[in-house]
Amino acid sequence: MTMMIVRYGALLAVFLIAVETATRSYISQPNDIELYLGGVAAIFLVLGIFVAQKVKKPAAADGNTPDQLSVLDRADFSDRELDVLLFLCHGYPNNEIADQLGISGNTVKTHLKNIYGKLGVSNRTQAAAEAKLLKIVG
Amino acid sequence: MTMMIVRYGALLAVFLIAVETATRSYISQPNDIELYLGGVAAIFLVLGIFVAQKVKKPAAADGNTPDQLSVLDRADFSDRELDVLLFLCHGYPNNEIADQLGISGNTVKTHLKNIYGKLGVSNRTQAAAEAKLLKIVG
DNA sequence: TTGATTTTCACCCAAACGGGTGAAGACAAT
DNA sequence: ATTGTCTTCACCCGTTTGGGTGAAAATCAA
Repeated sequence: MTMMIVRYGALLAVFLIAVETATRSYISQPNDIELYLGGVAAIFLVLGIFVAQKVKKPAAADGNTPDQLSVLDRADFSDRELDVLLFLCHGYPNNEIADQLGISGNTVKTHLKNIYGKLGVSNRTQAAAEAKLLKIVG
Repeated sequence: MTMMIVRYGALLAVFLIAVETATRSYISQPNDIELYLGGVAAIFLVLGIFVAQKVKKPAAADGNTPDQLSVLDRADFSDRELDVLLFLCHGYPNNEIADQLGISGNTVKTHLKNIYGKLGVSNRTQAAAEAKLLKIVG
C-alpha cells in the first residue's frame, strides 16, 4: 500500500515535468494562450478528480462524532482484508466469501479476526456498520 | 440530488467565467505567463478534487440487481420488529437486543425470523445491508 | 364476542461464527 | 540475510445464530 503512494507520487511528478516542458516550448507563440490555458485547466481538473478518486479519505462523515481514536481508511487494510470486508458488508457468510475469493473458510476467519481487531469490533455486523460509517466501503 | 448537480453546475460556470475574465486582463503581460499557468493548474487541480469529493455518487452498490419485486418500507414491519431491526443494524447481538428491549432472547429470535422472511434474507448481516439499502433504517 | 394480528416465550438441533494458537510460503524492505 | 508484512491454512473449543415447531397472553378490528 505504501508502494502505491510512491507510484502515484512518481506519476504525478512525471506529469508535472511534462506539462512544464510543454509550457516552455509553447511560450514562443503567445497567440493561442487562451486555448492552451483551457487545455491546462481541463487536464488539471481531470487530474484533480483522478487524484481525489485514488487518494480518497474517509472525509469524517457528516455530523456523527467520529471516533477520534480510531481514524482508519482503506490504506489501513490489506488488499485481501478489503476483499473480505466488501463481501462481509454485502451479507455473505464465511463459506461464500471463501468460495468467491477461492480460499478456505479458515483463511476468511483469519482475515475477519484481523479486520475486527482493526475496527475495534467483535462481530461481523458491527464490522459492516463501522465500515460503512468510516466510508471504507460504499 | 438533481438540485445539487444544478447548483454545482452553476457554480462551475461562474468559476469558469471568472477565470476567463482574469485571463483576458492578464494577457497583456506575457511575462509571468508561467506563473499564471501554474496558478490556473493549481486552482483547477483543487477544483477537480473538490468536485470529485462533492459530486461523488453513492456508487449504486456494485453489481447487485436491486429486488424489483420486494419494495418494502417501515409500514411492512411491526413496531417491535423495527425495534429489533434498529439494534440489529447497529451490530448488537441477540442477547443485548433482548436486554435493551426488556424481552427474552427467544423473543428476539422470533422477531428476527419474521424480519428475515419479510426482507427475503437468511442472516442478520444481509438483513442489515438490505434494511439500509431500502432505507428502512438510517 | 370472535377472529386476526402482535407480542411474548419455550424447546430442540444443526450450522455458522468468534477466539485462540500455531505455522508455512511469498514477497518487500532494511 | 534478516526482519516484517501479507496470505494462506489447520486445529480446538465455546458461543451465537438460524430453522423448525408449538403455544400462551395481549391488542385490535370486524
